Amino acid sequence: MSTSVFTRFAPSPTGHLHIGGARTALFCWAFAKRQGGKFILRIEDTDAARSSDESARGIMEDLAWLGIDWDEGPELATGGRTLGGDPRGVGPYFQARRVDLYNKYIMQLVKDGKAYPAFENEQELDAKRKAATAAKQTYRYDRASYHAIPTVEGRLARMGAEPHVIRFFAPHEEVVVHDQVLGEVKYAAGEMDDFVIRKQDGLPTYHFAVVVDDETMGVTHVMRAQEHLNNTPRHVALQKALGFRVPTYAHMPLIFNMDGSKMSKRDKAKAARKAAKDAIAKGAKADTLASEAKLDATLLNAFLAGDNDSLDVAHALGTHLKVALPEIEVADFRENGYLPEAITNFVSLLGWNPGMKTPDGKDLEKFDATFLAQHFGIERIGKTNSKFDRAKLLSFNGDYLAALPDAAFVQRWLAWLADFDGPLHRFVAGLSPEKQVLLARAVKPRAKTLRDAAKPIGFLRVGDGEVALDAAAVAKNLDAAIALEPGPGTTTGRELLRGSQAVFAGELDWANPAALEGAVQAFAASKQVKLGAMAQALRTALTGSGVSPALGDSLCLLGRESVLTRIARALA
RNA sequence: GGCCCCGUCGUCUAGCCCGGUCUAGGACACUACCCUUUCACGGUAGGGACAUGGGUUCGAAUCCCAUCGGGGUCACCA
Repeated sequence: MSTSVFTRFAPSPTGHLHIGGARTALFCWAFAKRQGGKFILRIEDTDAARSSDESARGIMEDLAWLGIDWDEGPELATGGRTLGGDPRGVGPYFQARRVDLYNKYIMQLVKDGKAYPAFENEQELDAKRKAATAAKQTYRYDRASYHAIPTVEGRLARMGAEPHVIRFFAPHEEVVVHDQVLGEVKYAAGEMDDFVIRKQDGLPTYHFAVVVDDETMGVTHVMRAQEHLNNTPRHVALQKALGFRVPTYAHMPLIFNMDGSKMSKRDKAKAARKAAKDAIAKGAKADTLASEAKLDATLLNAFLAGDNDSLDVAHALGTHLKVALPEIEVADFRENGYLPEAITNFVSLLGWNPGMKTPDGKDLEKFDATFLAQHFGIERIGKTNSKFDRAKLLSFNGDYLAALPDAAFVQRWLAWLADFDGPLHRFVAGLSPEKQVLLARAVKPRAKTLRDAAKPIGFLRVGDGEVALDAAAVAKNLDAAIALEPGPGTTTGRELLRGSQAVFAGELDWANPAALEGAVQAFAASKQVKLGAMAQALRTALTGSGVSPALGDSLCLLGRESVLTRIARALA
């Protein structure tokens, strides 16, 4: 087992961690673990305008939440331990703090004549690009600045005097990328143009920073999404020019929405915009919408017009209009009550597969991160793009939820509620441990997410006087005739309910669901009706709807007072 | 448009490298039935795919070519 494997995940801190990025990070992590190597986190913040420290921190927290721990990188204290660090002294891990290093190599290239300053401004280049497009030709930088100053000395001199960018002098030769997933990918000589390696603001471009960092940090395996495939020849050419090693590359397939579009943060804005427009079409006023959602009216109007895709506006609208925005970022999934183990498991299956069978001969699909870390290999990464099927994720999440022991479920539910549903958290936290377990039993098989968990127990949270009796349920379960068995004769749910009041008012063990149910059963038998009829009448009275968790659990959770009050009210 | 990648059920995929064991397997979703005091859970069953056309071969999902289709990328973003 080699200890020389180093992988890295290198997000740019311009927002939360994207679900696709989570998969990339997970695979890099798993590969390093499997190989006995190290996983590095590096923050690519060379876009000064769009990067932020809050985003970097958010991404780190998202990774930590998913259980993707980095061995090296920015430090983050979480859950009593510290992730990251710089044991080899190859940091810092924020690119913006490595500018001197980049400049050293850039100067080397310039002095070697392998890179040169260029002085065109963006407008000039834009015009040339447009002209090329109009002429149906592929635009390539024409090396005007290179030819204008033939000597290194001349270039150095002018660099000191004028704003400029640095371009790499692309060698005229074929570049072959040996990709571990895709095989040999060849790029003909002349395909590459003289791309920019240092921007006018003095910061390196992505291409340059990546190459320098991967070399200086000793990265051996670069695993990233296929959208970077066409960047790879540039990186290889740069490595060659700088005398660097070429890491092993593996480009993984992309993940899309079910409709084939890119999974983008904009999807959230789109969904929110549509919901708002629908509401307005139905008569809502934009101004009142703005004030109700606590949004600035002009900001909202700009958003509705499509002038911006503000996530803040989108979230505010989503919350206010009660529409679910599509989950795109890890934080969205977390907020909607997904379990990290369900997410990592599901996402592992997008473009990878263990290729193993379960004991009963089915394909192995359910596994944890430890399993991944023991079995992940590049050989089994697929080549085809996939679509993100939330229905399957939901199913996985439901399975993971159901598999949690009651106590563990309660614990994790409480933790989630503390972050995302204060009122329900107070309610659940205020219950006895016994009742919390009952709640877990009621909720686990019925919820696909922690957010869903509120639904089956909604009836517990309405006041006894506020239970909304569903007309259809009342007709069916309280008013319709119920045949006695043995017959002849009929009764109604309403009559049964009336009779049951004495039972509930009497001596019962209200802490014991089975005893409660037994009492109901005995009562039903005494009245010559099936338990089912009795149960439905009770459900209607207790919940208003004829749908509830197991009868004994529901009665126990509600307690004597509430049961009696609700029955009396249904009878009134 | 140039360049690059890809193409097995609706979706994720196994199988493909090393052709026969594939009347193509699993999972999610869907449908039906069973279980059942409701809703769920669970169980059983069912429909559902090798993009198309040519080769090669006794034999092709598996190898080759073409076509068609999908995607990525062409920034002083990463």
